[in-house]
Amino acid sequence: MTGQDAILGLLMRKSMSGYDIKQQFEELLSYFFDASFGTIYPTLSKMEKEELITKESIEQQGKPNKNVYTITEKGKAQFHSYLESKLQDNVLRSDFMVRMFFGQFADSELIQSWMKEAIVREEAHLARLKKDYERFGKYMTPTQEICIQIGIASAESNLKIVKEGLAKIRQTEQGERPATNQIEEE
Amino acid sequence: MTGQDAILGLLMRKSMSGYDIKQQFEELLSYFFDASFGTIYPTLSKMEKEELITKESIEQQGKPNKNVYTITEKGKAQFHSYLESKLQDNVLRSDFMVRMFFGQFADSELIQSWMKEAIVREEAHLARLKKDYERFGKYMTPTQEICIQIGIASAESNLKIVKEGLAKIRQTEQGERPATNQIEEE
DNA sequence: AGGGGCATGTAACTAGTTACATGATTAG
DNA sequence: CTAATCATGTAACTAGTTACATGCCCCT
Repeated sequence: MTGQDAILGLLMRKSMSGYDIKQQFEELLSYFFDASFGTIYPTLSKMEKEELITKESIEQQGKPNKNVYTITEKGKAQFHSYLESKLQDNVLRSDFMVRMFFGQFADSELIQSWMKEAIVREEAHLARLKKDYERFGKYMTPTQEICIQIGIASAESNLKIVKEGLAKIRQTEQGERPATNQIEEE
Repeated sequence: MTGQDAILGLLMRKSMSGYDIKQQFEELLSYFFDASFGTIYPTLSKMEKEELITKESIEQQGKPNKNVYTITEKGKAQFHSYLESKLQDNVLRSDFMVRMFFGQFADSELIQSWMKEAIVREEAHLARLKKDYERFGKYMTPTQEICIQIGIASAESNLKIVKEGLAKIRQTEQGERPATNQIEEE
């Protein structure tokens, strides 16, 4: 699965511009896929040359012209051959988890700062997914519903564990430093 | 967070060869990070030039020589500067979820084949994480324990949702095709 | 005889990012 | 007057992959 497959998928749903595609990636797929303009525009040019899509320049009032791309029969065949290709494994790259793995080389304060930050981000992420599900759930296909349910459940489970972990680390810290109080009592 | 940071992290724990590093990535970090030999060996050469690590050639009986790398003070400082850098967002790329998102363009059988495959893979993944936790849990640092707990909980939650989703899709199919039974009754 | 593990490395390639460049309109 | 939104695109770069090349040992 490459950026091209995901772009073709969006163009299967409706014709749109590179700018629209970027927005859809962010709004709809950001939890499990993303691509930058630097990927989208060159990929669209390449696909147009290969006749997987066609370009139509649309004039707009008050806004710049946009190039609206439409998938061709060849493009649709290409997308179906992607759907029939072998399923690729999920790839997760988590800076947070790498840091936690090497936590023995950081002091407790630094570790806690990562955890607090991870909690803030995960909460924002979860709130967004829940809002999307509430709003658009009724328009989603059954398989899209499964996607968002996976996202929500995963975020909730991560959040719970990081929060519990943070509480435990704070406790341990207090237990290991009873001297702090004595110093302050002086 | 790049491959270099993760390699430095492993070399903080102990000196080892490129081959060892690859094994550790697979055994210990594969859920949230991976790098191939094609990344590891060039990165080690580059880091040696930059004096972040030193190389020592070790002769072995019955096995090829190995280049064992040791982190330098400069390397340790570099690793600590990574730990103090800004936390990067998690990046997930899920072919399974992309396909599910575009499920409207695939027939029910194809969708079910993805889901079955996803379940098999997730179950294998979960079994491995659980086994690792049982075996090595007592030797893990508190932050490493959080990593594996996140992995286990996430896998369990994904599994539950995909299994429920698959059951639902099978139900819907039967409801939509009562004719099948009639044909078989002939 | 063949496969798997140990061990290192390179070359060709793919994919992707970030930053820059441009420029109009609209909202605060 | 400033920032955001709309809109497209390129260039330089970074990071990474896959496949190939080599070769010995051990087990079956």
